[in-house]
Amino acid sequence: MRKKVLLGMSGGVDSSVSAILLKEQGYDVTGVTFKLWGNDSKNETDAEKVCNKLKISHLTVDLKEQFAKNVIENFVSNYRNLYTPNPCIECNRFIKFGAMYNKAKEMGIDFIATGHYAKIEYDDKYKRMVLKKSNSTKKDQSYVLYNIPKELLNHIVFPLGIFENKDEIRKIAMENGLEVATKPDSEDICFIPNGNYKEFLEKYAGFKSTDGNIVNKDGKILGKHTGLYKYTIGQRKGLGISNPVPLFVIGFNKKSNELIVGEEKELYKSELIATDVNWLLNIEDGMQVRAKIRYATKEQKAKITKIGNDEVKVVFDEEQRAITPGQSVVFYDDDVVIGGGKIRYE
RNA sequence: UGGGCUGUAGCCAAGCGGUAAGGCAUUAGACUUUGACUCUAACAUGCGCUAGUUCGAAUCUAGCCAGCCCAA
Repeated sequence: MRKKVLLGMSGGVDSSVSAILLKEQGYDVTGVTFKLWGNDSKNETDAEKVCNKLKISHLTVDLKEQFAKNVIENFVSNYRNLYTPNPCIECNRFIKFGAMYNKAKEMGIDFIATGHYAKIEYDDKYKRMVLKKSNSTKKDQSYVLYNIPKELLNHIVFPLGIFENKDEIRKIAMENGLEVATKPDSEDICFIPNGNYKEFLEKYAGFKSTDGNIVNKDGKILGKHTGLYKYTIGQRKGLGISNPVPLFVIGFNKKSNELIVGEEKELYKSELIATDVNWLLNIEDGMQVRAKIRYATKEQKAKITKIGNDEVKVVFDEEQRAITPGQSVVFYDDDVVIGGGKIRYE
């Protein structure tokens, strides 16, 4: 009997080509597209067209409620507490590798797949299935996947992980005559298509501008801001302060509603504490790892020490720029994802 | 009214006789399945105005204008 797989399809190139690849690999593929936010019928139609073309079945599932609760609400409350969240990580945990897996089980399907650039492989060292970086170092998305439930590692397929660059994916789409072959890559937060998260917080969650001072470390007033939620650690733009050298946000004082700024060198720190840690592997305490503090930076050498149930202290060999509470830190052993957590305030 | 200080781009600001730094803001791109950061390019034929000195003036001189401060 052929293995069944439920493939999450966004209507984009990556998931569409994943369908082709899974089919070629002999899977019995079912495509699923989720309604998450607003009206996105274009993408639903695109996914459906691809499935029709490939002669695989397709269904649409409404997960708006779960998405609002698990992703958007979380996003908003993070900003309320002056954290800078990465909603894609929650979405992967609760929607793509939460609700979607439940749906698969419900349908009697044992595997789920997505068009993420990452790999799931058996690893000799850890003697189990592990999450690994994709062969494309440029597109690798293992970082945003660290928070998926560990048990799912035996039930996930990432068909794109072995490709070295996206051109190959587009080429396959082209060769198979898919209309979506030239569709641009998605950017921005999916529920904030124009990228203006401040406006979203104001309109959807009722955030209000509240004027406060911009100060330096010594408390000297340098300017005015109109709401702390509009800033994040390391931010340079939007300060409106005249200074011989560029100034960056280095912290917040929630009580006094002050934004603290400083010079670039004040952004560097060598330690952080991560909370809500998700372990994909069991490791010994005090292990030397490579840790990545945001999606778009390289991982750096660090030592991790457990403190309490789901927290770790991370000490980097070299100071890191703009370690930002709310962002995730992900630990790697070579190209294997060990786990990760949310950076918190100390 | 006398004395002092200051006038450089939308904003802050360096320059102090050799052909207009830098930062903020803005604009156009690149990068990016988060927020940021970063990168590239554009942005004062002109330094309050008018004369003068000089091969050459934002820089020196004079007058004028504007603003600030002190004194009456």
